[in-house]
Amino acid sequence: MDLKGFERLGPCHWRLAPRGAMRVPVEIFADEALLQAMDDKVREQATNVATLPGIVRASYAMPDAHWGYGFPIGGVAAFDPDEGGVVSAGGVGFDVSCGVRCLLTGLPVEAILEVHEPLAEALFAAIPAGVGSTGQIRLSDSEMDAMLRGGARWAVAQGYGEAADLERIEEHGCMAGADPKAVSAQAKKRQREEMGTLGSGNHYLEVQRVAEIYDEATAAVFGLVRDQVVVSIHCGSRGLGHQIGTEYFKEMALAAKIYGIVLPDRELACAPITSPVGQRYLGAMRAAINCALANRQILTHLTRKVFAEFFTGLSLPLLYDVSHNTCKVETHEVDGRKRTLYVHRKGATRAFGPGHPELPEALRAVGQPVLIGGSMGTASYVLVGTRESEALAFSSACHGAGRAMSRQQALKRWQGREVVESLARRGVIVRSPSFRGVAEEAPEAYKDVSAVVDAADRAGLARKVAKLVPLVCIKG
DNA sequence: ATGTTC
Repeated sequence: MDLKGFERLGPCHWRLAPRGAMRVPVEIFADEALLQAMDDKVREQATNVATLPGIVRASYAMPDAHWGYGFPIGGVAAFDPDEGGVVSAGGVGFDVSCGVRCLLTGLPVEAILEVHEPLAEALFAAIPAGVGSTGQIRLSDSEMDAMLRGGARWAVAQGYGEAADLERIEEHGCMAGADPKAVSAQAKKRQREEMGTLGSGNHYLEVQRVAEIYDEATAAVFGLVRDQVVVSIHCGSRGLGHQIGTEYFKEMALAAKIYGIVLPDRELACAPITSPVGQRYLGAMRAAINCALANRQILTHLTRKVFAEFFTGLSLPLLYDVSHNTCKVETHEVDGRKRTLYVHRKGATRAFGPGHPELPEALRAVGQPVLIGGSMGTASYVLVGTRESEALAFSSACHGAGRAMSRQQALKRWQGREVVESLARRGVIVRSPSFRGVAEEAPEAYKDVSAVVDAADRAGLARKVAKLVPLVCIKG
């Protein structure tokens, strides 16, 4: 993008002063190279977001920001309900509560390499993956509503995982304020057979080696040890979240007109937080958050069962579970005053700093684990939230690598089979039901995740703790 | 991301 008009606030912090209809500035966190490489659309979309009613402080973009539906992916925007603030389905994203969780195995990498191929096959057999994949679970209407209200807490009560997992999940595994009545019959129908499934696109389950530690003290608190193995699961709310996003987007496009909200782009469709449709959306979105938390919890259970076949008695405790497509009610200090804000993070990870009361006791002193998924076959990172991140971007950080190339372009460039073979030569076993999906997700179709993470670290959004590299990748 | 174009 063109750097003209930006004021540089720091090595990885840029500001566009408000002009025209903008109510607040745009702030982008990136080094100069990332900003230059960033799509012009990010500037345009972040500028559009800055015009929305009730937006507070700034329209933010993270170092991995790219063109999204209305709002940029990698965008953070907070709205004040008392100042006409809005909520937007496109500002959350269609894969509601897409996120990452990380399980600790405590195993040395050698133990995995002894069973590398059979472990990959067993995980591939146990984890339903791909477009429209279905699981073993069938929910009745009342079970569906209980799941939408209870999230991972519901899943644990059904026998998927352990009660100890819950404190290692945002919202302690259960998002309050979920309203199953605000979720359409169609959305529930789409989800009926999709609990405990990975989905497709950039979703994956990876067995990873801790390849590098940047912060020994924090890594020790997190339980991350160099050359030990972890399992990361990246997925979301599947068909249900997508259906909710689609339906409420349409409703919000009408609501914006009714409430006289001027939209520079129709895709910014939104409604006042205090409006009936805004409230119903929040209830449905929170139900979708619970769906994603339950989904990742069930996948965790399936993963543990597979590992137990190879390593008797192994428990795989949960390090943490983060969501990066949400709107959450949070208290933040703005101009010296505590305010209750509706923080949209779309392709952005919540990153609470040390001492935050929401964090589990065992982690509170060091800060929240911020799990950053890389693209298939490349590195992932664990970061930790900082104190300064609250003043920078309402305690938010990046979420992953971000696409550098469209799916269409990637399909022209690579054959899925070749991508699998090339990764196998680098020691990564990839198993996927779709070679097409693998081609679309070729590592080179993504930005360099390490540059993104370094920029987040230098900007102070979160601090690097450890680097993870894959040994096995189950791809949707 | 997505019953990959209701």
